[in-house]
Amino acid sequence: MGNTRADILHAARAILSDHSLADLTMRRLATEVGVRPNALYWHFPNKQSMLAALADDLLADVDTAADLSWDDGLRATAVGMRAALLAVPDSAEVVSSAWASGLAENDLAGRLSARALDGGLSPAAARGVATGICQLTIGLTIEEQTRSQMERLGVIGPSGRDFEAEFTEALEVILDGARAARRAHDVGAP
Amino acid sequence: MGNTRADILHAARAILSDHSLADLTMRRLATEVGVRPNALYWHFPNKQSMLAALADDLLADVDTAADLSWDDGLRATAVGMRAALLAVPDSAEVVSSAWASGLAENDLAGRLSARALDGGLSPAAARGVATGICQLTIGLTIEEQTRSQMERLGVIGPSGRDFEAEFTEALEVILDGARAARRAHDVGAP
DNA sequence: ACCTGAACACCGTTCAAGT
DNA sequence: ACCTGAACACCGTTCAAGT
Repeated sequence: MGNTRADILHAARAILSDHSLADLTMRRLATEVGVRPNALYWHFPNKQSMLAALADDLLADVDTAADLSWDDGLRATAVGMRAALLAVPDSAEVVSSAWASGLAENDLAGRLSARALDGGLSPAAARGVATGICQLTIGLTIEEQTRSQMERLGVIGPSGRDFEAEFTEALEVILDGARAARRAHDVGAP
Repeated sequence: MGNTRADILHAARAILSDHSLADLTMRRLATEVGVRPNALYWHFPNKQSMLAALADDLLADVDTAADLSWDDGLRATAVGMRAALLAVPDSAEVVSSAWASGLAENDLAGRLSARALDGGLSPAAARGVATGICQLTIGLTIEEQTRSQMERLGVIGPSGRDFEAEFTEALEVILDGARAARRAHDVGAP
């Protein structure tokens, strides 16, 4: 009795950390919180909303590194986002569906886009970089976390893939593209 | 009696087309095929494998446009992949989890990477472009299809986002980056 | 080779009611 | 404001058995 949204989200994060997304059911979450399943529906209208709140929670501490140059700032944000996701198993999947549902509040893509705009990119290119970075980070981390979950369960062997390298390589291609777009947009400007 | 894998996959695709991924349950799929749920487990070891086979099916006709220049070929492949996904509701989500599970056979990322390598990029850059293109296409299409599914159900209003523009903008940034990486790699070569 | 019957151990969600 | 009891309408999967 007397649970808050934050208590529930904390328990949800613990289930991901100690088990997996498959184990993050409303029934199990309720048990963990010490309540009956239906009690959760006083705090959240449905599971999807709970997951969206969790997604915001998971990315709450990712900042856009305003102290760096625009391109280093973009890179640092991407790296920070990836680190935040890797810290909690299956969190990338949670963020992906939260963003897709439109229920998430933390608009990292928007903030990345604003940062790129500040750096001198055209609005179109700025949005393009932000989109590319977000989709890359989430998508690749989903793959990595799904694999390690399956390895942990012994259902599949190690993939031999170097996700860190794949991430860095793709990120640098996007940043190269961003710089090229800036040069094209900047002709004649200071 | 006498159903083949292809019959089942065809029925699965029809469920996506006419309803949604939420409706694509093994029980419903069985009903559609005219069989009891457990009969499906003669054809597939589990639901995940069935979805992986469906994912391969959905992307079977995407080719890497070998008649075009390397960068136009990459663009055409990405556009073709997106078109194939948009043709079937929720298919991007299916492909995403199939790729993450490692059960998919169609290695589009590998083929894109080979194409970029042929075009004169370094192995690292080639893999980076392929990764960026695949994650962008899948991730953004997941968002688009999830939204349109939610709009169809009336649970959410139109987002006002222009996914086509977001896709093109991000894709061009990646291709700009690929060309920049090629120039850097090509110094002194023909 | 391909399917059924029957069961196991679960889900998310709703609604009226309690305190 | 926050929770319980009881129920509804589902899931994926397994196993022995049928033809």
